[in-house]
Amino acid sequence: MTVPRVAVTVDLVVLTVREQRLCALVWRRDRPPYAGCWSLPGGFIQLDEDLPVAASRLMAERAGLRDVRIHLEQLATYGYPDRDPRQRVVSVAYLGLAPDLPASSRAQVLWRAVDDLVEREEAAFDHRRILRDGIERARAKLEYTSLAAAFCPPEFTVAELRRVYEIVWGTSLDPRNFHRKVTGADRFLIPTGRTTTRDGGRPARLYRRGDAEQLRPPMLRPRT
Amino acid sequence: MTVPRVAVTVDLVVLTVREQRLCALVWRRDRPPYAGCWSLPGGFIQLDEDLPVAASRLMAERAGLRDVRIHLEQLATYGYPDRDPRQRVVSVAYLGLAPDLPASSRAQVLWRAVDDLVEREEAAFDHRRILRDGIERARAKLEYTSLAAAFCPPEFTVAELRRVYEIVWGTSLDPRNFHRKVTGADRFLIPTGRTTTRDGGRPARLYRRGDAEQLRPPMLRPRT
DNA sequence: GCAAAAGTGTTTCCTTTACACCCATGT
DNA sequence: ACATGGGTGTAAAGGAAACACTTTTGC
Repeated sequence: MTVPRVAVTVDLVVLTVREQRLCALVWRRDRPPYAGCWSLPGGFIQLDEDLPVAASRLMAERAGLRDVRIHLEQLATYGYPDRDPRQRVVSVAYLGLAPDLPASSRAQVLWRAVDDLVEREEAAFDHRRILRDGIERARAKLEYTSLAAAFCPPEFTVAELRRVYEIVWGTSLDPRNFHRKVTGADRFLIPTGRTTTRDGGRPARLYRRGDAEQLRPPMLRPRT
Repeated sequence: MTVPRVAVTVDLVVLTVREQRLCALVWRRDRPPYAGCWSLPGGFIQLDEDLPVAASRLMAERAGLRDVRIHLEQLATYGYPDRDPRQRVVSVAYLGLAPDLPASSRAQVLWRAVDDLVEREEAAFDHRRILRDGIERARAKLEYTSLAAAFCPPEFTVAELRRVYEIVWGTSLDPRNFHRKVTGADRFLIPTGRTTTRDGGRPARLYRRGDAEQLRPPMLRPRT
């Protein structure tokens, strides 16, 4: 029996919060197929390369995010036969959550607000759907994990963390209840002892990420 | 640039509850590699075949579960280079939840308790890890979705549904609070009007699955 | 002093938990 | 009658939501 072989790619949904919006890293395509559309950064895996290794390599090569600790997790795999018009490609998507960093120096790679990408701009391949799945995964994970801190710089205030939740979810949260909840969660936030007044008002304590993965009790999204 | 191509398989983690235990459908290997070990049912995708279609096809061909409505969802993709000693294989795992049905007529395919598979018996390839991931996904999904009913026959009682939770989670649940919770959840259970005494005692109302996907509020696992 | 944002206390509501108790059948 | 499991009522505990209030800075 002869086994069919297909090309396997890793595509990256890299999200960040910048300028009060949830943004994704995209590639501006200047040649066919889908010239003029946006696509997710990604590329073919190498024959001796594990999938997470490929994702990290492409994060550096294609997204320009080298030597940065970014949360990376597998999202899903997309493989319907005609998703790439050139050949059969099975794509393993990874989700990355990053603080607000300058992306690649290449002009082709840029941060774009996800609302615009999903609702207004033309996507290449099935990347609109992959992006949507990544956004939904990120939104859901903020509820019961401590991943929101992955969007923050190394030191951050409770209010900055709250703004992450508000921007990713598109809701507003009570600052007082939020404060109590996150500071009460075990190993979520480690106080550094320092404070900042960069947001105005009374000085806010600075924290860094704790080693908790789960957030219990969970931070539930307000239901409409 | 020449693109490396790899073989892509779909592997199935098919779970059911039978004889008071959580069981998985496995293949008893009689030839190398890994002769004598168990492996998950699966096979190579065809060149013109979407991944969920391949999963359904293999569910019929390799698992013997034809014409049965089984919940099927993508689990994860496994692709480290030497996971198959013969060639590079990337495997997309699917998770299936089935009621207690006779599996294939082939003697090679059988239901086995997952505890034995994970803890005692030798697994082929990385199938132990894939099975573990599937079990954990199933356990987590019972909390906030209505998937537990996928383990039940078309008509079932609240107590039978509760036993599903207890067996999958390995915990015991208060029958009275469980009853209130699942009968109160919107569109989870549809009363058929019939009753049964198959479990003894007072007749229990029979229900069938409603069309709810989410379970709100969630049914939380008791914490140790 | 005043504005602004951080952080605490308190009350109300709702969910969860634990368990007493009644209900409807088979034997 | 009584054993067995199905199903309801209820009170106590704990978390969530709403919001009054105090604290500490910049200007």
